[in-house]
Amino acid sequence: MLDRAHRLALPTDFRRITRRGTKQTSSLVVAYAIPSDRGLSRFGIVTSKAVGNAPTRNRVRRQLRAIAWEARDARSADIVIRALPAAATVTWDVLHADVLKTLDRLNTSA
RNA sequence: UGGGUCGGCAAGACGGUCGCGUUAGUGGGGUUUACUCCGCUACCGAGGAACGUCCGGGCUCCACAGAGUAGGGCGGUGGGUAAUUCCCACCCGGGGUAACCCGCGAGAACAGUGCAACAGAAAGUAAACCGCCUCCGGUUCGCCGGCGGUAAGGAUGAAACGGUGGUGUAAGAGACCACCAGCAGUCUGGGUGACCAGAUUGGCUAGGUAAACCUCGCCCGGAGCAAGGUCAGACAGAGAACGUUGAGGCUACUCGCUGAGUUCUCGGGUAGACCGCUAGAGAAUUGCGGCAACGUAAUUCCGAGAUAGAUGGCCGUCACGCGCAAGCGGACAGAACCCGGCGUAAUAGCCGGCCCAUUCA
Repeated sequence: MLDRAHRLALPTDFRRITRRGTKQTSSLVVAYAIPSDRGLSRFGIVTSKAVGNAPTRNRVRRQLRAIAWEARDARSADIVIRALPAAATVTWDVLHADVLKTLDRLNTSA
């Protein structure tokens, strides 16, 4: 789970990052990032209705937040993770490995 | 024991580890207050449907929400409730051996208009396809044609203008008679009432459909927590039209009320914080009233309130179900102002009442 310092809250931030940030896609998620000078990462999670019904979306969002918490200090950037429908169908281990790998690719390309 | 029917309960438990939100306490930072940020500790932190948003209310603003029309909703009777289209009891009709279940239950479709596929002669002020019968004409003596009468018989249909038996007749018909069914009126008795039971009179018979228009009775003002309010902050205004002889608003329209701005074009800006925000038509137990829904009194209890949106992620153990076993599985689904209903979704179980059948005593 993420504390307030590691969270994105403003709609304007989400718009800014998804439009202008660098983008990496896997079969499960899409990640956007813009470097920042805060010395830590701020995360925002997007789970649309395409992912599933409310309990399913909640579960996916909580899993993604747990993964983001592990990666919270790996880099200095504002990151938005958007879940794709396939993310609701895989196990924790698969999702965990896939998201960390996608974030790493983001890091190297940025 | 088997089958059925009605109702209730519950929505796995425990632990480890890493986290989040509200509140309270505490420490520190932003020079002080206010406010805010970061630590630490403690408590609490999704549902029976939180869902759909289909009804009914509370609450807020519009005039402490007023009149009429339009429009919409409801429809056995009595009761319950803040209120309802909900709930309870009863009545009527239908189904079931029974427990029990079902009915969108107003108008005897006696105000009017309409509708009824297919079949059938005909789907309603009746009507003659076959059949039956009198009379007239013709005849090859088999019958044929015509004017009429006839709803007893045939045939169609979900439904064809009562049923059975008789009198009657050319053949027939409630044309007439008896009994039965049904309808209408009156009276008596019971019930708060829907209605029920009985008696009597009448004319002999009236089809279905109002989840078709319609008629009758009752109910409904509008918009919704993005309601509504407070604070902070930003920018930049210009032009045109209408207006106290009434702009605009309140409602779809008329009245009525209010009383100074409104609309359009071009250009620019904000979409932040706080209140509303959870103790309420509240829950449990017991007593009393009531067949019940429910009411009432006493005692006890109450602890989500988020806002890119907390209430969790990962791992393990034990129960549970399935499988010989390794093992696999645990539904439907997540608060967003709050209640009362309805409807829908779903599954591994547990408990109880009643009915029928069977066995034993």
